[in-house]
Amino acid sequence: MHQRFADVVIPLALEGLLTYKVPNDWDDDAVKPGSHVVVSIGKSKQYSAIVFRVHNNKPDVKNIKPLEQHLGQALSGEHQLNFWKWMSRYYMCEPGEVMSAALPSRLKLSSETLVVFSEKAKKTYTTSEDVDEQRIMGRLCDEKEMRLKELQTFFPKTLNRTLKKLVDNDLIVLKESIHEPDPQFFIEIISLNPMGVSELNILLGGKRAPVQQKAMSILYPILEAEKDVPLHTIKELGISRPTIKKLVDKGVLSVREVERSAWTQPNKRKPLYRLSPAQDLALQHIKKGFNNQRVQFLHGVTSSGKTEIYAHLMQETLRSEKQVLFLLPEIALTTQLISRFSQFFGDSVAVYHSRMSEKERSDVWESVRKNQPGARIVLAARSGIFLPFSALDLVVVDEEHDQSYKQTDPAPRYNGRDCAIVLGHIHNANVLLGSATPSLETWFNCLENRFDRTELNERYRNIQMPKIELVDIGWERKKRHMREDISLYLRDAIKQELDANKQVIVFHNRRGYTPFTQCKDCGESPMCINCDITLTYHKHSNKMRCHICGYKETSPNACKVCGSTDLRTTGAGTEKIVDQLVELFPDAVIDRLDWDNTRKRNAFSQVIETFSSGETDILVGTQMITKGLDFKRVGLVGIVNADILSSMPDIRSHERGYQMMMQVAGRAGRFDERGRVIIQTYKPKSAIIQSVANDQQEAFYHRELQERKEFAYPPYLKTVRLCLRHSNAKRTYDAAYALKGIIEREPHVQLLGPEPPLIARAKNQYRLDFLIKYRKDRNYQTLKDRLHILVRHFFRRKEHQAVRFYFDVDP
DNA sequence: AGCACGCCGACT
DNA sequence: GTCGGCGTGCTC
Repeated sequence: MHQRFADVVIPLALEGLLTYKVPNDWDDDAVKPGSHVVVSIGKSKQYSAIVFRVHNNKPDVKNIKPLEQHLGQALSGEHQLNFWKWMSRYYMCEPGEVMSAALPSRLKLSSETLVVFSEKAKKTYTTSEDVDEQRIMGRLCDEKEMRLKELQTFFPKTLNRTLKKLVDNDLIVLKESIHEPDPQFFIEIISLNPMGVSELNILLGGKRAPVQQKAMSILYPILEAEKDVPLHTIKELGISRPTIKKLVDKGVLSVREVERSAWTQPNKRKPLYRLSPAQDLALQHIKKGFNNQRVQFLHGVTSSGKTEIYAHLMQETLRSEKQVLFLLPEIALTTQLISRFSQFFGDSVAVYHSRMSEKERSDVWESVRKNQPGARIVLAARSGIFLPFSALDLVVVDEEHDQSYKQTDPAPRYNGRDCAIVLGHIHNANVLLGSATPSLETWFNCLENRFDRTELNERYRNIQMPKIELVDIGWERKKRHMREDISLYLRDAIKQELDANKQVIVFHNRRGYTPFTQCKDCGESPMCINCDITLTYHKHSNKMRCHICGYKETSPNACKVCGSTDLRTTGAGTEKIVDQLVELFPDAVIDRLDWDNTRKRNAFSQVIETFSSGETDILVGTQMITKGLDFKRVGLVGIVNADILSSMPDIRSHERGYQMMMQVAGRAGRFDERGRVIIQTYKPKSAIIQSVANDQQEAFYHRELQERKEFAYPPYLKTVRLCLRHSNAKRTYDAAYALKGIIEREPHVQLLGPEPPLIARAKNQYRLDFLIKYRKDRNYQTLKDRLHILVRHFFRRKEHQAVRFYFDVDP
């Protein structure tokens, strides 16, 4: 028998694949494409790897290492591997980068180096005069073995030297250890201990434990009805683990562990709502389109009941014991939507997103791979496209226009919506996109007859669309009717709502206190030392902070350049809007929702919960508040400054501004009566504001498409961004211009740039970008392949190889 | 991502 | 003279 070799991918940004020997004593069919193995790389590090190909061709490298361990299967098979291959090719990144993004880190294990006493040291070691050596050996003596990482934090400077000496003297041994993934998956089941209400009251001790009491008021009816409830569903209700643990300790609740596959809930699911005639018509239309194997787009205004249509489609998939992938923008994965689907589909619903714990994520991964009943419907953020589906039948991308489907920073720089469509094709599954304000791409694809569009423009219970009013900031300012950022008109409207016991949402798309501090005398602004942007003042910490690299400095009292103490702040963040509202409405309860105050795990759902419970009167927020939240008592939505939404120098800024305004407006007046939306703007006559105010969606898309066509931008063309970065400005520039000459000679490409991006330096790296435009045709991928090879080749040159580069496809 | 190798500045 | 800073290159 010939020696067999395996091409594997490792979760590192290496170029291409690495080849290892398959040990001869392994079973013939143990290693196949998709196998999960352990390999060593470099001096001694071990990583988990996925086999792409098994073959007999000895590669042309000096020493070929053997595969070290076989861990079984981690992927669902050929489909998934094909998807990875497509992704790294289409998005012009390395397969290792795809693997790195795809696998939950529990499966992406890498070894850690352990330091242990050697046999010799056990017998003969006596203390030495070297202080560091003494301390290391002392620690080892207590703890038997230690992680190298841990030691590094104690002796950051001298560790390497000392360890080397100890190894040379045979006093310690370094060994690599790798944690294998748990084969068993358990879930914790919570149930109520039998007791009366009076007993319960005693245990919860009057006023002493409000959090526990609140938790029990939510849990009691559920547990009484269902008897056994898995812990993860309780957590999704916003009750924390420590609270549960306290209640278990007090004897109110009890926990037991059950193997996940053995767990089925007594079926207590609500039947689906009856669809309205309009909804039913839409559903039939979509199903007909699915039969023709076409991508469907459901265009439904806010509150038109898209969710019910999704639910009906999901139910059919569930009946045939197949899987649904339901994608959402990350931030919309809140309790509201999860509990809505859980009502209908009970424990068939699983959730998958980046804020979950590692254990939960690998649990869902395994369940999906085995097509277990507990994860037939997966509600996921964009990373859900990487799950190992084995029987995928339906893919839904809700809010398909949302920006956050695009990953920009670490590679793979993919668009979750576009990947979902490809994934659907690979699995031969049905694909449905949904939105009230589609992306231009999707609109265009419908126009070009690539997707089928189903319209749903009847709002649930026939609620009227909100009344949209415009306030001309420039005019109001002249008349002295602006109180800082709030016009008298908006102020009065808010007052009216509050008097009627209604809630108000104030939308402002900038976080922080003020985005801009400027010296009135010389015009200087405090800048980040690593990036080319101004620092932002954060009131809570009294610090100036960089939004890119996180650099902080204490807020200055005087200008660093001219010494003037007349520092002025321009523009307003959400914090400042809150302050202004507090002054205007001292009796109102005002809360804020943005990235800065929701970094912590539960903060987001807490803000939402207090608002939907009615405790909050005014909620000030950034675009976070637009993400699919249903608030029943919102009578008014105010947009502080509509112009900053669409004035960024970016071809998508109009589209985004429009979508955002429409989404924000959709939050108003959902249940009882017609809501109001007040938009403050400097340009009330502008086309985009007019489209929103007069509800002229088609006109907006039509005009925007015209513009894209005229300036040769997507969706009429395909674009690829090529980014260069280096710590030295001249080297970046030289490389860019040398490369320009080369790419320009390529056929069928149109090259723009190099140009410094909006932020020309970040994290102390200078940046230059190219934009490459391609005609949309069958050759597109081939031309991209050529470009990739060309650029790779270019950066192998000595004089340019230090410059880093990456591609961003469909930026 | 690590980790080794190698070339320059600040100390004994 | 040496130590140790980090910039650069390689991993089958």
